[in-house]
Amino acid sequence: MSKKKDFLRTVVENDLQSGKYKEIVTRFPPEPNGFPHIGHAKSISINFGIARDYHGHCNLRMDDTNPTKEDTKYVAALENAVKWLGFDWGEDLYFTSDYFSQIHAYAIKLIKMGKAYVDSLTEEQIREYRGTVTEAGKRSKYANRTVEENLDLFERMKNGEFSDGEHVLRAKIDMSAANMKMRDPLLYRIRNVNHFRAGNEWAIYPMYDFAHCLSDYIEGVSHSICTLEFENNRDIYNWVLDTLELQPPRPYQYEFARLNINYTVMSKRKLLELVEGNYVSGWDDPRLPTIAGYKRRGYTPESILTFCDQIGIAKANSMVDVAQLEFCIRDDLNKKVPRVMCVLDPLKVTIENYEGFEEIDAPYYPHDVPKDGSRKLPFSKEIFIQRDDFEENPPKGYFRLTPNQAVRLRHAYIISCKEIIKDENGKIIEIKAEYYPDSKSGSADTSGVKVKSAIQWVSATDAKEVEIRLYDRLFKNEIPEGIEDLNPDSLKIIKNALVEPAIVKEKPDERFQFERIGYFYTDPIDYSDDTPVFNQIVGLKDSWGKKTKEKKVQPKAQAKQVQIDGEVVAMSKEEEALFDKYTKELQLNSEVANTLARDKKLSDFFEEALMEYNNPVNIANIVTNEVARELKQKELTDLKFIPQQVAQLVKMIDDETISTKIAKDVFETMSKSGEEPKQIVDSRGLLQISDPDIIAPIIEDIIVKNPDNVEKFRAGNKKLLGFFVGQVLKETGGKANPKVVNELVAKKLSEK
RNA sequence: UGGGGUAUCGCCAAGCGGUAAGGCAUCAGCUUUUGGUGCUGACAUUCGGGGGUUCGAAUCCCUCUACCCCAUCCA
Repeated sequence: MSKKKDFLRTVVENDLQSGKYKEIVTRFPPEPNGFPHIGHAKSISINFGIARDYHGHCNLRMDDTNPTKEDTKYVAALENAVKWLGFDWGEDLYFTSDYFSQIHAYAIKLIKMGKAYVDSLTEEQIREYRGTVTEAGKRSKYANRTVEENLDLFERMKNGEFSDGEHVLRAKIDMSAANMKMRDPLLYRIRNVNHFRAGNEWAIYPMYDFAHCLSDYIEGVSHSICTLEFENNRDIYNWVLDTLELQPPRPYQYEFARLNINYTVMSKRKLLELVEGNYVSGWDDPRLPTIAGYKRRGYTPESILTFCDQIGIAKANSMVDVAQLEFCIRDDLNKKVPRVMCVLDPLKVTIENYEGFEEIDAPYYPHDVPKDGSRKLPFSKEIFIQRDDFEENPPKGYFRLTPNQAVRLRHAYIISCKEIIKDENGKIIEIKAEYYPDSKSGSADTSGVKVKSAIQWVSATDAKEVEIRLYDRLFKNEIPEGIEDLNPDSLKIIKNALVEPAIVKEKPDERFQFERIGYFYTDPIDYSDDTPVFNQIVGLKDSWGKKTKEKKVQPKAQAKQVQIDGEVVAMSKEEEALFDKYTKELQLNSEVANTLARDKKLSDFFEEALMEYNNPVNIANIVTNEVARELKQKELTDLKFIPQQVAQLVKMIDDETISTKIAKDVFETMSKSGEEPKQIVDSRGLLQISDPDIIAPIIEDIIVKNPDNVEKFRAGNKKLLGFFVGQVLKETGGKANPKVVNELVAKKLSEK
């Protein structure tokens, strides 16, 4: 189980604890109209993850209510993705289309209840009648049809008697609802087409808003988790289930922010554009953020899942850095994968003083990976090294081979450069070198020669030529707009790279670390023993390469932008009069007076409380803060408590019966139960403790228990005072007089 | 513009009135026969801005600002 608890798991835990559900049931409900991408992986990880963590189960449901867009090939892709990620839906593979008759029956019920009607407006009229975000819509005249008419029409719609668009079934809710989604939402539309599963049985198909909540209910889903853009649909979700009077337990919808990653695109539309415009090789192009793409690239399911876990679940729209994903795959592969040698851009090295041939035994795994296995590395007079591992005029800090600097051939000998051979253009084509016979890798090294690094190499006669595909980010912009932002260098193919023979002969794995380069994967489609093809999964971290590349101009820390306040709405005459009275007569501070004067409910409440106990300032404070909170969603008449009770509460603070801290608790209890404040205080024993003789020992105790913090405090960390006060208050159940505690703590801490 | 959301480090993200978690990135140092890994340390006197309430505010109240979603017979 993930250690950290996100807001969804918090909800789930509460629901389990309160007994709202006996078992947690979630579902992953994609529409089979495209290939799943890493955003789906997040959803899969959430839904299946929660089910697993709380011993419930998660259904896989294809939301196939729109026959014009969906196809069975996408169903397969979705199934594969979930399976690949390691989740099992068992028997629970469902299709919304399986519920068509049940959903239809619910529609009939709604019609009979007078809550749904057949509308015969045109599409344009419906749009027009819906109104705008600021103006209310108006209801169609067809909304007045009788139940019998509606039933008849709906039946005939179902039987295919009408053409597409002639009629729709709508819920009768409210054409002037502030939530546009609630303006008589469409429930069914006519589609005289073949459905990839249901065939031609239906001429009408339910809309998302009607089908989804009912499917969830039918499946016994407890937590229906979707993305943020469905927030407005939640009202319909609840309306349908409530109106149909479906018995609990029933599902509730929760929303989280969908995943965005920089330098790529995630929308189905844009992905489709890339595939269909042949900007990539297909849905499984290794540069794509599709599950199929990551799979082909060589990402492990574990790394994707870890990533999903790391980024967390929240409601803020965000853009995750690809670096986070790259970290996950590197971290995973680092622990798993054999290290081998590959030369991308070969430079010939002839070791003049070496004769013959040998096979060097080299372990597949470095000292810090606890895995066994090794292979034979052929070594001979002629080898190839990576071209950039030699520099005739090395920059400062260069560790590799130079005319004056020896280097170790990984797992083999140390060599030094004797001569540089160039062609007529001055390009280096060969290095003549010498090796130190005593320097053989491992305990055999008695040469005493010190080198700064070890480089990879392959023996010229034994190396295998392979194709390497190097991938870079698909887009050059962090937030790409469209194909114009494509990175022209996102794919680099190296046809004649050289690898050591064991990789192809022994095939110790399908993923490798090519030492000092990166992690690579045998392409599952194009790889053959004759023409091996490797995809770069991700490069190794390269602090040297980064250092040598353009020293990026660090964007200067921008001066904090000054935020200009917008204009505040002016007060009405009455409000102004009230404001004047409050500030002048009652001596309230202007901020408090302002809130009070502008809110009729609050000022009424305030004035009434004032009649009970005349302390305007303190009552005003509690009214503008605590009461205001309660009144945010409610009317005065819905309150469980009355102004007089608040007045009494203030009175108790004033005569120091209780502290302001306790007063908050009392207020909360009172607002929930309507109990008298005095009674709450009495029955729970909340009287304030102000006696230093009682408080002092508690402070002593806490000081003894927290020597570290005492030290920090004495070293100057003054905000720790709050920590100690908090501890004392915790110890006394909040009853200690905080003013006294503050004084005492400060005194005790400065002593000694 | 009405309604619904969201703002905590360069990027994610905990936190729910009492010491601003963690990860990525970055920067140092140590280790290293991968300029990899590992280890150690540094990295938010401050939580979108401004006020208020409180002994004490990222957390409660007021207010302003920015961004996202909603006017498909898509999901």
